[in-house]
Amino acid sequence: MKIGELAKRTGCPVETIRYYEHEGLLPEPSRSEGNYRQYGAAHIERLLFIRHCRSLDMAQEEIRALLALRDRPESDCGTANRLIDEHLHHVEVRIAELQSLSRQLRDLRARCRGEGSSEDCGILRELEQPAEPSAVPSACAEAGHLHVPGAHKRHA
Amino acid sequence: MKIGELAKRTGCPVETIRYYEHEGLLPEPSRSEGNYRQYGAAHIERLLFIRHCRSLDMAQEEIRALLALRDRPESDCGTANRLIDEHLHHVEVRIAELQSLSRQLRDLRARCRGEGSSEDCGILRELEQPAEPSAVPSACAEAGHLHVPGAHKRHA
DNA sequence: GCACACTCTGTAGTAACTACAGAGTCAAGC
DNA sequence: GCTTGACTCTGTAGTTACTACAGAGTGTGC
Repeated sequence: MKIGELAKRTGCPVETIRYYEHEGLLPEPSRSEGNYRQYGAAHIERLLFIRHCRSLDMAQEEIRALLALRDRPESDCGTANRLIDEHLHHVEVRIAELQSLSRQLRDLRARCRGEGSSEDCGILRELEQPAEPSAVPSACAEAGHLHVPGAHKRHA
Repeated sequence: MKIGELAKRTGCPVETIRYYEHEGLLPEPSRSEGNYRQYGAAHIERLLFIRHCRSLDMAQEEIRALLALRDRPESDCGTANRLIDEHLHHVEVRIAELQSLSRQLRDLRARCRGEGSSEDCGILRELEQPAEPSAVPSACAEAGHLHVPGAHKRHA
């Protein structure tokens, strides 16, 4: 199987497959005479595993740990449990942060009815004030994870 | 006021101040004879404004728009309202995504009690399966925003 | 023998910073 | 006058998980 077909069968872009190989998540496959990568069934499974983890928003580091467990069938699976637990904790911390954010934004929003000039807009005035300490960044020290402030597109 | 003092007064790291200048969020200040940046009260206010926006997880692009409104006192403040509304919407979409994620993780977690070898661990087995379509990435097309999968630290 | 799809490697871009390296500036103390 | 140390300067590289090329090579159908 060439890379294009692996991509089709897993729904993972070709360039991402090469990226995973580069990062050591996927092993280097054998090569054809013309230097094309050649994949088998095991690659499909491993890639699906990785993609499923990613769909659960896990970091590479976490996925790497789970792959290591998967590679050693005799290993203790308490590790997998702890990993999932920690990840779940991060997600829940992040949810709490975003809920606080949502409250603050609604609060801010209530300060202006959208009429008149920006000169005396309650929103802009409020933003002049220093942020309250309960805001995102502080709580974020614990979340670490799952947080990017800025806008950027995913999935064209 | 030199950059170090502006940093102290606003709680914003020196390098971030220079970064904001580079990005055009803060205007280039005048320079001392020794080429040091010289700031005044207006800079403090603008920087606090920016930091408050960031603490609400707004993207630079959004902040730029709000700063533009702030710079034109005669401008209509309906724009600020729409901006906050959209941002709020992104945050709420992201909350919904993370809640779905949290459910999936708890589901996954329930598949293994953490005893025995990883060979027949329900978690690892489940992760072999392709992700269900309702997972994060698809919904994320709408959120765009506020989403990073991987682990990385913020705030040392 | 040529067009076209596919693949290869390597590099640069994304967001919002953070962390240096290596050089220059300035004030205090000896 | 000289040194020490704190501060500042510019510029570049690193972070995450990809994505998007450029420019070259490979393989197949006609």
